[in-house]
Amino acid sequence: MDSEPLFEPLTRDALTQRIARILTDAIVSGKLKPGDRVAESVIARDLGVSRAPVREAGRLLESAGLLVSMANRGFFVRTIDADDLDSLYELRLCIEREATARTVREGRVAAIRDQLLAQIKDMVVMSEDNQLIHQIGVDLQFHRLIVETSGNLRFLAVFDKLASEIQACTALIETVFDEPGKVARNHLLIVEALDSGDEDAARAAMDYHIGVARDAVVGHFRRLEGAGDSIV
Amino acid sequence: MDSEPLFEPLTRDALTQRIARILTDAIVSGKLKPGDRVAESVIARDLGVSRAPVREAGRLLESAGLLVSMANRGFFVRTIDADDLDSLYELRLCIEREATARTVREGRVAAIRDQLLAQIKDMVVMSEDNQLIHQIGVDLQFHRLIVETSGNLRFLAVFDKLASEIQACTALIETVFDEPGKVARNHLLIVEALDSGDEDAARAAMDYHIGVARDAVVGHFRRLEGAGDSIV
DNA sequence: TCAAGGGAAATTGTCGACAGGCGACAATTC
DNA sequence: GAATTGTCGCCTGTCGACAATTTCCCTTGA
Repeated sequence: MDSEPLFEPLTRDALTQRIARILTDAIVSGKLKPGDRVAESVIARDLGVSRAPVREAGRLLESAGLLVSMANRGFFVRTIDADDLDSLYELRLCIEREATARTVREGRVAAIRDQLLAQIKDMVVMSEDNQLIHQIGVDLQFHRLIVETSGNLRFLAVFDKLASEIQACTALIETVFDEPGKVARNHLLIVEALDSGDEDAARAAMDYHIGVARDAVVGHFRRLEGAGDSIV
Repeated sequence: MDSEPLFEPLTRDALTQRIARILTDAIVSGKLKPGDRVAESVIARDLGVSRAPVREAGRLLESAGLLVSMANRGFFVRTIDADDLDSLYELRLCIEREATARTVREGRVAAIRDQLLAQIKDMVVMSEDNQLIHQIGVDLQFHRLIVETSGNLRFLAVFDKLASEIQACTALIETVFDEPGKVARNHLLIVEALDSGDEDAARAAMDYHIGVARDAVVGHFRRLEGAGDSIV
């Protein structure tokens, strides 16, 4: 058993990472709105760094799907419409469905069961405190843990990419869900299905769960669009 | 029908694109082998450009999965093992399975049927001429067309990312398939299933088709690994 | 009033330079 | 002789500057 190292490896390249984090927060929090221009020179000036690391951070967020870039025009916060969001959930469905089945098939449920339950508990508390943003964060962690445990790193890579987008646009919508705690508790059904050891049951539970979220989020988004309350 | 423009608009960003293309070719052709270091300063010197666009191209290929980067050490050609390849095919399976079903469901088969058949014909010819690389190219185009027609842009984005990896490592393996023309003709089964208009049948056909490819490629890779003939 | 045209300002694409990190090898200590 | 420490060269991370392009506004003309 190798002993715990005394210090964490001190990550350099911190600059790019930190800038990416700052921009992400700005997008998620709504300080930067979809369609807004993100000029590297402006960001660089504000942050007191050169354009190079800002550029890198921009590329990072571009591949994460939060920004889009146009040649000679720079970066813009990605605009999302309901159809796009629907595609996103459809993809998420494909990935998580299989990942869930795989986790069961590989017999890895027991290893994460307690952790999943703890996360559900956290979600319930947060939803009662109206800490929606944090609740969504834990929600994603719950799903991520299952995908990670599946053992297919490609699944996890796609999930992580989608997660930042889901988080960003869910935050935009603010309050999609009606009954506090209900969604959080619905996650219990997934854990039960995982416990059953039945691959198909687990797949179906996740299918249903994401389907509900998809209908809620996309539906809400469509209503906003219909009302002309431009999210773009 | 929009006519093909005579020349691509020569954006300045073309430099990054061209470098990315050059590096991609070098990797696919085997001039750069998995694990090889790709020093931006060296590439920049050879090509007679500054490091900035080389760096951009590197990031591009990193997000395409052809390169990996390590902090302060630069880019390396990605190494792939059989498990990784298996994960890749599993993901591809998820995507294409649903995309195929979606294409049928949306009633878009008729619009692409002729094109698909033409591609199969091309593949047969190429396989008889032992033009494996080009055959794989058309093969991917065939699958891509179906995914594209599904209408879910997210599916297409994931597929495109995987495609470059699949192409790169399939080229490494050189000759996986035994009977020339057999694989090419197997694509006819997919078109038949699409024609049937039965969503489930189409899904199953694609499932089977990719499953066969997966077994062939991953199996071949595993044998190479077992023989100690290091691909890494 | 509005469309077309012509800059000036703003912003990106590219460049060369410099400082610091990392790996390899030599020097040193036990 | 093995392990640790010092040194060197190469490479990346970051920077400021310049060139090319786009955008915006203001003028001009119908």
